[in-house]
Formats: sequence, C-alpha cells, structure tokens
Amino acid sequence: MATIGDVAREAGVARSTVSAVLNGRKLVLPDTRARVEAAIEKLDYSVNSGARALATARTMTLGLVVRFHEAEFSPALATYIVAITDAAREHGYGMLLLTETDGAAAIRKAIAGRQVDGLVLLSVVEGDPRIEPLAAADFPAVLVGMPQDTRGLDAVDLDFAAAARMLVDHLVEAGHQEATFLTWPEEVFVSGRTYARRFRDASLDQAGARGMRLELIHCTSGPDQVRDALRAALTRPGAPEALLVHNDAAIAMLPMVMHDLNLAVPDDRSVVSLYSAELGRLYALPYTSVESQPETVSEIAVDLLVRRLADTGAPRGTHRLVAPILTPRASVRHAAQA
Amino acid sequence: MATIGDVAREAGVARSTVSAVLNGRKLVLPDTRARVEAAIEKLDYSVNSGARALATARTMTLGLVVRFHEAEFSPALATYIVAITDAAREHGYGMLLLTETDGAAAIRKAIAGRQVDGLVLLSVVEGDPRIEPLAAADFPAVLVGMPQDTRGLDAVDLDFAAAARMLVDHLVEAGHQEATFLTWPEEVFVSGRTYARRFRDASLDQAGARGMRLELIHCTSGPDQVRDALRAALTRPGAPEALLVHNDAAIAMLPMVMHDLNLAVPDDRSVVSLYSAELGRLYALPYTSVESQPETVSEIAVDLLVRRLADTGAPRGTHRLVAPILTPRASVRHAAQA
DNA sequence: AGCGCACGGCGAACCGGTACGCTCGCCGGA
DNA sequence: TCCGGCGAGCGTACCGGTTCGCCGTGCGCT
Repeated sequence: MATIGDVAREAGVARSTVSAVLNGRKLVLPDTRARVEAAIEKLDYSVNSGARALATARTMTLGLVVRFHEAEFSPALATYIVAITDAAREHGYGMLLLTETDGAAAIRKAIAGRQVDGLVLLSVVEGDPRIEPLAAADFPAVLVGMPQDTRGLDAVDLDFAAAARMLVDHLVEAGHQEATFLTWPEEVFVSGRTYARRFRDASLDQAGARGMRLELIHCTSGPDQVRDALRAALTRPGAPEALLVHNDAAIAMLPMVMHDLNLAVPDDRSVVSLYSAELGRLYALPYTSVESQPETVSEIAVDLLVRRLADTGAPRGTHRLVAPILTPRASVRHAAQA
Repeated sequence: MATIGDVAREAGVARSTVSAVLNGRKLVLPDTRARVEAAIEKLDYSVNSGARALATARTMTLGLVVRFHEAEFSPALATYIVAITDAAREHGYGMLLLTETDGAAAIRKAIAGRQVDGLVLLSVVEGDPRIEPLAAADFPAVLVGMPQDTRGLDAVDLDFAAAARMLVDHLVEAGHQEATFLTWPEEVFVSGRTYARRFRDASLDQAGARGMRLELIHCTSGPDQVRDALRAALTRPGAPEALLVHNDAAIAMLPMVMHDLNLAVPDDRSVVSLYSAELGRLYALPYTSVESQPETVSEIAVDLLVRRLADTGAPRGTHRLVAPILTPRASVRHAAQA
C-alpha cells in the first residue's frame, strides 16, 4: 500500500505538499497539484485513516449504541441503524456499532480508546443508565428518545405528545365523544419507554380538554392476548365506536380481527393510530395515522451531533421534537353529535 | 488524556516497558509490573487504539456490510447485526457498520483507508456485486449466505437444503402423500436470495425421492395477496391436507387465516415450516418447524473471519452449513395411508 | 577468578499522517 | 538597484503507540 511518502517521491514534492493537496488547506500551484494528483492516481493511494486520526486527534467515526430487546418490534431498529449510519456518512463520518450486552463497558472502552468522536444512543429509556456517564464525562452525545431529564445532552424524538393531541382532535372533530384507547402493555411503561408515556399522558389530557371520554386499555403482550384485547375492545356491549391505538402489535392485527368480526372501517368503527413507519409499509395499514419518521429523526440526531463536534461551545442540551404528520386514510367516520 | 509516556514517567520506567506490561509480550519483573500498573490506575490510562493500530497495522475492527431492502421482512436484520457485533467483541474486535446506499464505494473506502481488518457481508445474494472486488483484492471476508460461487471467499449459512429434506421427510413419515408448498414470491427468487432457491430445489427433489406430490405456490407479496393465497391453498377443492411453508409473511398470517376458516392444526391441516427465529418468537408460532439460527450463524461467521486474520494461509473458500434443528410442535397429524 | 549467558529494561526507529515555521524566489515599488 | 512582501513549498516536530537491538547486571559454571 502506498503511503504519502511514496506519493511525494513520485511527484517530486515534500510530504507536506501532498498533505496540502489532500486537504486543500493551503494554496498549491495548479501545476504542482496536478503532479501530485497524477502520482496519487498512479499509485492508487488513499490516506490511512488511522494515521490521520492520530495526527488530527479526530477519528471521523461516531459510535452507535443500540439496546436490543428481543421482545420489541425490531424492524424499526434496523431502520434506525441504517438511517443513522447513512446520515453519518453524508457528513463524512464512519459508524462504529456498540451493542450493550456487557453493560456500558463497550461505551467506556470506545471513549477511552478514542475510537469515536461522538455517540448516538438509540432506544433511550427513562433513567437510562447510559446517560449518566456520558453527561459526567461531558462527551459529545445525542439521544434518540426523549427522557424527562436528558442531563444536558442533546436529544431528538418524534413529538409523541403533539401526535396524541392531533389524533384525539381528529376524532373529536369527527364528532366522536368517546373512544377506546388501546396502548402498550404495562411493562412497556414500567421499563421506561418514553414514547409510550408521552403519548398516553397527552392523549388523556387532550381528551379531557376536548370533553372526550377516553377509555384506557393496556393489553398484555403476546399475539393471543393482543387479539383478545382487540376483540373485547370492539365487541363488548356499550363499546365506543372510535378506537385510538398506540401499539404496533395490536394495529398490525387489527385488520384481521375486524375482518373476522365482520366489522368495516370506517362504517362500523373509526380508527386512528400511531405506529412505526416500517409497520405501516409492511402491512399496508389502512388507518388514518401518524407514523414514526425514522429517517428524519436519524438525520436530525446526526446533525446535532456533528454540529456539536464542529462547534465546541454549542449550547448544551438541545432538544428537538419532530413534528408529527397526520396521514388521512379515511378510517374515521363522521359521527352524529349526541 | 494520559499517554503511555505519562505512565512511563509516573512509574519511572521507559515507554517500551509500559508497552511490554500492556501487551504481556516480554518478561517484566513483578515489582516493575506492579509499579506500571499502579501508574496506569492512577492516571486512568488506556491505550489509544488509533495509535496502536498505526503501529501494529491492525485495527482490530471488522466491517459489517448490510444491504437494506425495505421490502423485505427485516426483523432478522437487526438480530444479525447485533449478534455479529457481539461475536466480534468476544474476539476483541470492534465493528464498523457499512451500509450500501452508495454501492460498494463504502467498502472500497474502508479497505483503502485501512479502517477494517476484515469484512462480514450480510444478506448475500446470488451474483452479489460485493463479492467480486473482495475476491479480486484478496481481502479477508466472510459471506453470510451461500451463493453458488463464493469466489474463494468463506461463507456460512443455515443448511436450507437439509432443512427442506427434514421437513419433507417429516410429512412423509406422518403418512402424507401430497402437500401444498407455499414459498416466497417470484421476485425473491429473481433477486437471487440463495435460501429461497436452495430450500425450494431440495424440497422438490426430496419430495420426488420420497414419492410425495408437492404443489408449488409462489404467492405474491403484500398482506392481502398473502392472505388470499393462504385461503386458496387451504380451501380450494382437492387441496392436500399438508402444508409446507417457506415464507415469513405467510406463516405469520397463517394462524389468523386458519382461525378465520375455522380450521384446526393438526386436526384439519398438517403444517410444517421454516422461518426466521425472530418471527417465531414474535408471533409464538405453533408449528413444527426449523428456525433460522442467527446467533449460531453469526458466531461461525466471525469465527471464520477471525481465524483467517490470525492465520494467513488458512485454506480459502471454507463453507460452513449450519445443521438445521427441527422443533416439533404437534402441528402434524398422522395421515392414514392411501 | 574469569567467562558467558539470560534476563530485565532502555532507547531509538518507525508506523503514516498533519501542522507550522522557515526559506527561497519572484515581483512591485521606492 | 535595492528592499519588502508574499506566495509556494520544504523540513521537521509531533501524534501515541510498538518493536527490536543493545546494554548492564547478576548468576552459574568451569
């Protein structure tokens, strides 16, 4: 493999001149530049990123810390991983993957070994143990997910509260005065998934504000349980005609269950939901809904991080909530006012 | 951040002695070693991996090249990514993630920039364009997936052919003389998914060998199409009682469809299948089946690669087929012999 | 007592870049 | 004509490790 020295010799210039050509920092005569470039071409040279990192003290690599929970719906995870990696590359950064099976040790090692310039934390939960050490070390990092206390770190997420208000409003404006609200299993809240709490709280608040009765159901996880919960929600006597769903497993199953029960949307039931974009694509879900925006969120996350790396002294603790987008799919019937 | 020089000064030894302690290559007096270790502890020193990489010409980092196809059912992708990264860490390697949106450019850049010591290619298809440049450059790499020509690269995958034979045998031995074989959409074959072809061919061969009639159905993708295909396969007049399914979307939907049609397993239909482990976990599928073994495959892949890195001159083109494991779940009824 | 060897540690060279100060030559102005 | 200034490129120090040859000491053996 050719080195910068080989190129310099080939072009008949000093190594520093080659470096100048490579980085375009200094003025170089077109003639010289051409000679250097020819030498680079001829020797098929490319810079040794490790050596450059050593010299510049910047690795041009970010770390992506993923938590992996088998229980969760993981197509979303792959989407985020890829989208964030792509976004990083756009900014000229590579992406080192850090999994978390051995606690935060991998993070510490990556930082201590100067393998990364900054970190992206995926699937951040309330009180996430990864946050504290980063905040303490003042290491550049951005959270994907929005816990109540980000300890001065930057964070990005979909604005689940706004999404909840949007969906509740949508039902209210269609004349629904009551609805069943099917949300995540209890354990999702207990384990601190911030999106679940934010959506739930905002839904209940907004329903209260708009005078809508919202009946909360946490279905347990597992396909059969979800199915039963859906059936119950749809068929028990006196059940409202409107359904607000925030639960990927449930919404994926809903078309089948309704078909089963011979119920039609929107004629028999109005349905609005918030789910991950992957799920919507995969199942071609027919509901008026807000979908997660993994690409947007990923881009913003990397943007924030890169900006912080470029501009030390940027304000700490920037929070970015991505505005939800409501996609109408004619799953809401205008209800007669009582 | 402390450097090896700081440690040396603190311990009153030469830098090379600290290095010897760190790497344990040379004999160091226990006394000296203790002083060095104390200094390391005191200064909270850890080696700069970039500098080490420069000096040793080994980055201790592998590259993971993922292809991302939205269309595919991809829970498996995240599982592989995480499992491979974990496996690499077990061997002391970090993992650089390379996505493929800009073609093989990312790979080339990673190699040219000496960012990785070896590559793992995920979701390898028949005639995968990533293979050729790697084979040509003789760069250490391992394929996850088993195309017909691996160009001398190492490769790992589940033994889909053996799995197919196992499942066909299972049906035959239960007395079934005919079965419907529901497989992937045509486009999956066209796009060169090796698992699809290997499973299909072996199924047909084995059915022929065992005197079983196997009726092949490629259902098209999309939830409604899959659903219809399933219904048709189950209800059309003269349909066999046994079902062999190799199609994640279909098998996920099957319980619902059968429930819909008021058909029971195994009383009304015998079902065997091969699907991704994630799907089985997510949907708690009740079928006798072979499941993909992402963890095993990942470990073997990393093992192969690490071995090749350690032992230049290891034989080229090692192929490892992971033995399928049949998990009986009482979804096959013993049929009366005709 | 003298010789040789093994062991422990030292020091310098090197990995492949970047950064910065300096020199040299050319040009314009006084 | 001489001087100043500036632009282009050179040389070198440095980033933080590893590697390897060398040296001094202490011990065993003859």
